Amino acid sequence: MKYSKQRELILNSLKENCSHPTVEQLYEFIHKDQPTISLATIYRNLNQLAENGIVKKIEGLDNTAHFDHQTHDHYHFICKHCHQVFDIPYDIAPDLDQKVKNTTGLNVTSYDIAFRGICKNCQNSIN
Amino acid sequence: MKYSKQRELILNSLKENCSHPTVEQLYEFIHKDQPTISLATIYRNLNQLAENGIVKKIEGLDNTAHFDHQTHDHYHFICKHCHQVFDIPYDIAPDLDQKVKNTTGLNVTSYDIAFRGICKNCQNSIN
DNA sequence: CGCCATATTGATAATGATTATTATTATTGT
DNA sequence: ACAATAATAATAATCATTATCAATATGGCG
Repeated sequence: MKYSKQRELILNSLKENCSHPTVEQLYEFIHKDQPTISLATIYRNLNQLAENGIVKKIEGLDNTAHFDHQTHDHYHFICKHCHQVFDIPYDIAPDLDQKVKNTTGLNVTSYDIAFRGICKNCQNSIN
Repeated sequence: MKYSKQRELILNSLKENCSHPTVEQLYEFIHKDQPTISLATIYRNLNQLAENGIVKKIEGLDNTAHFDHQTHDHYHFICKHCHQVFDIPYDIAPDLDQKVKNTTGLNVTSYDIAFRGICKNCQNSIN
């Protein structure tokens, strides 16, 4: 993996945006400072960073991929109203890969939990 | 919801295909007997059936939706090699919505777990 | 039964997210 | 500084899904 200032910028921007942004959101954010950056570059680099375990790609929350600069095990909650993503601690359901192995014999290499609901802010503002 | 023979056919076909088919797979299957059926009809009806709780829509396994004629709580494992989907019993991680509520205060209305790995058949055949 | 309101269909255009293509530019090792 | 290779910007292409709409089917009611 050769250095590029675009990749560095993308990674730093993701670290600043702790809100699990989508590619489009990250593009909007970066585009303000770097108007020449291409959307394809964001896609390419985020996928590359995810493949190398430097960031985490979160799929299955809604119909678009979100990215997370935190790589430690944890789960996610997405608000069906504002689409904001919240972290859910790993220890509410630890070692599920091992439990699946024990009960079914299947070897789990990765897994994700997508929790859905209405977040506290939206719950208040909807009333 | 008004009756239609297409919807009945789609639901019956899903019940016969216990393999968590995608829309495309179900279309191929039905198209053999009913060559005039439209792909849009399959999409429309599966979504409608899912909204009414008659079938279950599984998202987040890969980049396409799968459908399940079983509506009771359970999780899924998708093989990264053959893309077949397997059921994982609910009791390996029960009441996660309640646990999330207790630890974070968030109200979970639905959640899914996507387990990924290589299934036993593929594990053998790859060697 | 026949009529009407309305739901559904089939065909296809449109959309949205993502990936592929390609000529050009940047990075790295020697 | 040069050559090999990776990365970029711009954009076309792809894939899954949804929207549109004229034609057809369903179900209730007189």
